[in-house]
Amino acid sequence: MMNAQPRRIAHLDMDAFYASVELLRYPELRGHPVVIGGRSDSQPTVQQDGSRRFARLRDYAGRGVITTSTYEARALGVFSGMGVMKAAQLAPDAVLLPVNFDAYRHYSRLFKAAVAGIAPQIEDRGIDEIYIDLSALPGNTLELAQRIKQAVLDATGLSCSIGITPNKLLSKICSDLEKPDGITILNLTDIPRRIWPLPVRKINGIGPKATEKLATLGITTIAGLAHAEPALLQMHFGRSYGCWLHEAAHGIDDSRIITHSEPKSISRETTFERDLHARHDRATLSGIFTTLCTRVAEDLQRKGYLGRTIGIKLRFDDFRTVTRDVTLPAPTADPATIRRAAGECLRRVPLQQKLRLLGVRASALSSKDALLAIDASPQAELQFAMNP
DNA sequence: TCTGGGGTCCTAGGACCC
DNA sequence: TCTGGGGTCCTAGGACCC
Repeated sequence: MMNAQPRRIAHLDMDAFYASVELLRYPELRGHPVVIGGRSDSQPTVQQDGSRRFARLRDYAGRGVITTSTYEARALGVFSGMGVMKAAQLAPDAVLLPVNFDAYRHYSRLFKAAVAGIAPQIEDRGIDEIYIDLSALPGNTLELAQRIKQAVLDATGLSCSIGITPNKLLSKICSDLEKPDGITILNLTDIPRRIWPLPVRKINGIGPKATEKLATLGITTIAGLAHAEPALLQMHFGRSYGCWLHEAAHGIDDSRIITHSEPKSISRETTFERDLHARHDRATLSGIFTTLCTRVAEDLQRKGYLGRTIGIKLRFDDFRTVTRDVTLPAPTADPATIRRAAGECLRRVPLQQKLRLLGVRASALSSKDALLAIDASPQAELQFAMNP
């Protein structure tokens, strides 16, 4: 291929998405530290004078983590993933709101539709972020970014941050550089100045484990990673991941925008309010287990899929996690069949220790439509004709 | 007072087939 | 004396992401 034009790939990330959606509903909280998370029982209540009374972090007791926090709460050291009880020590007066996924899904659809009106080549990356391929669009890159941000704001009242570079890897890093409400545009020659000083953790795909291992090798910045011997990386991280680390540090990423994808698995899981014992809490556990199986079945039916592999996930009180799965002769979305298969999996796990989490999953999915198409195919008719 | 819930992808070993 | 070898499916665990 003769030196093609560099692509123009955008990564758009909504700013503190869940928290910002809540602020649309409760504008009086604007400017205050607010965190989203915990159990669903911390709903605001309306007082006699019509004003709302909000739960404070200090009032919370029990399990749960922070899902999102406003920038005011982040300034106090409260970040997503943190236990609510720990967050309460740092910011006891912060307002606590339970998650409201229906609202977030609504605004997610709105912002994605607004972007699609300008640039239809979109890759979904979850509820609050997308990649956009702008390569085929005319116009100046900065103006395009400004138009997209304005369209998102008009459609939702929410701000976002955008990074635009020749590939997904760099754009993902860049959308985070000038948050909130930022635009960052760079090309490959900017990598040493803008990307290399950053910590390795900023690269999508380098998580806590790899960061720690790199630190033991004396590598903390992307520059350090870029200058590391590829052979050294491959020795410590394996051939494939070692090679990828080297390329990532040099800003190399040829991956395309994926505009359509099918789900691979559908699951439900729950962490108990207190740890449960297989024998002592048998009835409680059994009820939860059946509910999870029913939910998975409902999800499958609603989305039009059948699963052929059914699996369970258990987390013990010491956080050790085990999974078991079984592949059935035929795909299913039937709650009783799923419950039977999941029960079979459960019998293969020793249950001396207390449990904190139970999960049920369906994988090896096939879409009902595809299956019907096969059933209606001439081969199937022929088979049927021969073996009625 | 530890650590949610929904996913994806990768690795690795064993079974089984040709 | 050495001891096939590639391909696919199934299962379990782990890293990572939003």
